[in-house]
Amino acid sequence: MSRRSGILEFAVLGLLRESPMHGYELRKRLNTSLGVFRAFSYGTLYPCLKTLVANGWLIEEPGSAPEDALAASLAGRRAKIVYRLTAEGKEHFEELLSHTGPDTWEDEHFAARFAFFGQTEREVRMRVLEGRRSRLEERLEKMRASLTRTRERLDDYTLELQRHGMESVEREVRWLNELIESERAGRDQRRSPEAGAAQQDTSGDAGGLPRHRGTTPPDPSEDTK
Amino acid sequence: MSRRSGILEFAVLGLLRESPMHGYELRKRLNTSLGVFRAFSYGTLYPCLKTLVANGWLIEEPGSAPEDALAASLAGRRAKIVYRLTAEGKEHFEELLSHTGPDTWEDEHFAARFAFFGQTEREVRMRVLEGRRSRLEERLEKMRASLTRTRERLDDYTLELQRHGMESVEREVRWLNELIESERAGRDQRRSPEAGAAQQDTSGDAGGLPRHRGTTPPDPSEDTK
DNA sequence: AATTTCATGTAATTCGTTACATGATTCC
DNA sequence: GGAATCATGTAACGAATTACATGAAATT
Repeated sequence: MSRRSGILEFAVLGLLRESPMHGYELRKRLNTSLGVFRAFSYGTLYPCLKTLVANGWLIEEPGSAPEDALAASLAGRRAKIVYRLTAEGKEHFEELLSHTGPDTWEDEHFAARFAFFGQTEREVRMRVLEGRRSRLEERLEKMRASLTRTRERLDDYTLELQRHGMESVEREVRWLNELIESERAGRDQRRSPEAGAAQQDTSGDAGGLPRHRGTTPPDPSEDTK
Repeated sequence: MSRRSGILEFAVLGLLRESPMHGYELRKRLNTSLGVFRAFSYGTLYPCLKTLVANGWLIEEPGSAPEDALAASLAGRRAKIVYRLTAEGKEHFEELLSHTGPDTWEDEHFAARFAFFGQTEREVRMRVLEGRRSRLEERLEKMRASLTRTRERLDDYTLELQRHGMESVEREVRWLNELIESERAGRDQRRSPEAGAAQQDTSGDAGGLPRHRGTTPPDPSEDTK
């Protein structure tokens, strides 16, 4: 019963675990956190929220977000509905977090999982990263095979498309390698020089993400438009 | 009427334009030519073929592919159905090829378009490549904006996901730049040394694709499994 | 005052998959 | 003679979108 999309359900629970939110904001966060990979519309989100409530994983609260203190106190106007994770919901999410299946390695599932690595145990993180990597390696083999098999009949553009596709996958594999290495390093070097004092516990080098040069120059841009 | 998926219809027509084929083979080619990006199942393909036939763009022929000469000559056994593009179908495809809309720049549409660049006029190719590029640049701006806006509240993993996503997009932009440059170069240097004699007219350097080191080592692999 | 953005929802529709059903051909 | 692969389909279902409908709040 209630075998919903998985991905959306998972992401909603994950976001709400961090803090209660109403649908509209949820959607925005959804489309930036999972970024690039997935965008959901209201027509998908709101019905999903309903069923999550029906499952007892969320409760609806009348708008009580910080800025709404005033608005909420006023009479019977349609307040924002703020969704909050219940204890059962939290438990359920915990379960989802630790479980891995064959879907986990697919593009969108993986992105969703990764987005919540901050709340995932290292053991599971490793499983997910390695699973994803071998999934991609399978894919690469298939591509290589099909390239050598059908090489002659393909025109230059198709070939170029294929080549670029393969390079993308190879690039992701390298990325995963870095991440896996970092995770391993994080496990081995217990106590890092100044861990423990920082306020964000996944920051610093304790969590062990590789350092990258910022892709974003200061760029004080106006608005998204 | 009959506003089918677009992408599948387009790809089917494009593949059949090169040579007649039956459904099973069509699907395989579909899933390698468009590669990485899209995979269709029979449940999608066969009904689509039906409607294309109904539209008069394809005709069904009893199996007459090279290897089937014998099989086809035998009595009333269920032959493979080979699909062949009609004149109307060809015309329709031609139209699709030269038309560009807002969808054209999206991931899957673009991949499909690119896969048939060999049959596309250079002018249109340029339009598609440049359209895609500016689509991606829009995307980059949004990402940058959202990064600078919400920087503080995101944990390291989410940030890393975003960073990797952005790099992927930036990489594709560079790829497009190369391609666009090649196209332009191809336009200027009219008559290349030995154009005209080769059997594949999009091969050689006339089309002007950038040279890349082979990503595929010889690797004589068994089968795709 | 008007426009934009915030905010919530529903109904119809599109796109595509999974699972099923069937059978021929080829490989071992 | 049994397994794998080739080959064609259908019906039931699933996931998500679009378009619509509604209205409050903030901005200009």
